[in-house]
Amino acid sequence: MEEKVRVRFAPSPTGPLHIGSARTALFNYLYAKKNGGVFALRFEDTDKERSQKVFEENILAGIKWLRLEADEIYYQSKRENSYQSALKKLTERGLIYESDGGVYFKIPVENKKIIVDDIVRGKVEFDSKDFDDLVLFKKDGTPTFHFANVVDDIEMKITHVIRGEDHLSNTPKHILLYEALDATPPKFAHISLILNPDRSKMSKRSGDVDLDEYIRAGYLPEALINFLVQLGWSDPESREFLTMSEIIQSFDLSRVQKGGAVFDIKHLNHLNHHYLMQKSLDEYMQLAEPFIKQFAGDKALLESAIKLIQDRAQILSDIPELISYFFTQPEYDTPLLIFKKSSPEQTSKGLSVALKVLEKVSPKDWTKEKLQSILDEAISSESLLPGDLFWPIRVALSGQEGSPSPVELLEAFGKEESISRIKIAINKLGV
RNA sequence: GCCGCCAUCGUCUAGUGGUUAGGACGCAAGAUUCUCAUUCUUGUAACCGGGGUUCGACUCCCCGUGGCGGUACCA
Repeated sequence: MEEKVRVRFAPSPTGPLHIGSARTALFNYLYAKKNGGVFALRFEDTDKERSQKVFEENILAGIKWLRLEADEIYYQSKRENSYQSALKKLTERGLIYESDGGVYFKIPVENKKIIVDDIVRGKVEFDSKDFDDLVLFKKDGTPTFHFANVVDDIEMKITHVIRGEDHLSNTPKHILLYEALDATPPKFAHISLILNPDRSKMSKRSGDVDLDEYIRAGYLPEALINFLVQLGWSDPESREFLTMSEIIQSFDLSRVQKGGAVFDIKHLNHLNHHYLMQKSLDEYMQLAEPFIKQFAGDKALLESAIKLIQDRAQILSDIPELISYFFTQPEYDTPLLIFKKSSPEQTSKGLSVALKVLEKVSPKDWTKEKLQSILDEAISSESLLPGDLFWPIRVALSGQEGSPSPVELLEAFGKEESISRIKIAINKLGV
């Protein structure tokens, strides 16, 4: 009979959820869901000095934000009895000794080969002579990671241990512990690490490493999920954007990459941009809300502004900069008003012509379609080039080299504000 | 130092003895256009080195090199 798959994500709450840990959690979650198993979360909070409640909350929040719900939650700090009784068992077998207040596990002295049969790496061989005796209990009476980890995985009937490659060298010691406790070791899968651009282990030095920071910058969970899962795993159908359920369906540990993967923020941005563009205006407004509090006021204007810049923002925190000129008269240098193929005279003429025709437009005709045809007409009747008129209107309204089209801006700003900004531009040109 | 893992375009990767080595990001060019963004098209660029095995190696083996991890009373 096939036993039910049970996996766990076992962070220590000594810091905020790291992006690499988030990926480990994701791989565990995917494996569990793929196999109809259980995904457990276990806080390895045996280090009393460094473990903190806020970090537990941070990790819980991060997991939830990523939509990786845990089926069971455990705290090692509440499982003291289990470690004590496991210790008793080992003591009875004469495998334990005390030294300097600590409790040690004797590593067999004969050259014993230990094979780690890893799902992603195959059989890896170690020799017990290369290991020192293992501390099981620290002198403060708390169990070490190695011991608590193994005891818990046995009691929680964990069938697959999916964790970072940094644990591969620990695994043979753990296997010795399993054997000493008469337990069959679980299957192991050590996944490679996420790397800095210089291929060193991903760290604070070269960018953000806390999931938090990505949430605050305005990344979407679906973008992060796709990005993280494809850092080491690839879809057999080579799809670039997958839903969680598509990932679960296709996920397979045998397709995970052995080598480390560089964290490429540009790729993440690309994915995020894709998902951001797919949002409806309502959804987008809702997502943007925390990032645009300073623009609360004219709700209609805010909505038009957001609508016009939706395909430009790669992350939600790009938004304020992209829409600020909607709410305040922009600063810009006068020469920017002149299109590269135009002249000050032609530009001045273009703006005056625009001002003249726009002033005559009735409120009900103030739509981008109508405005477009009105301005097109003005250009041909005055023998102007498009760049003599559209470019300076756009700059007059936005102050930017790149922005949505002039008629979209005119529509969004409304007649009064548009005319006011065009007048300011005409004055700047000073003709 | 010792032990272990890893190695395809700049980056993420496909590839499991015979391919014009494919895709995506990035970058570049073009189309559209007043601009930027979007979209579409095209281009750019890789099998770490050396030995084997084989009729034939990116693919299998060995050595080297490089990167990374472990070697804690952190996890």
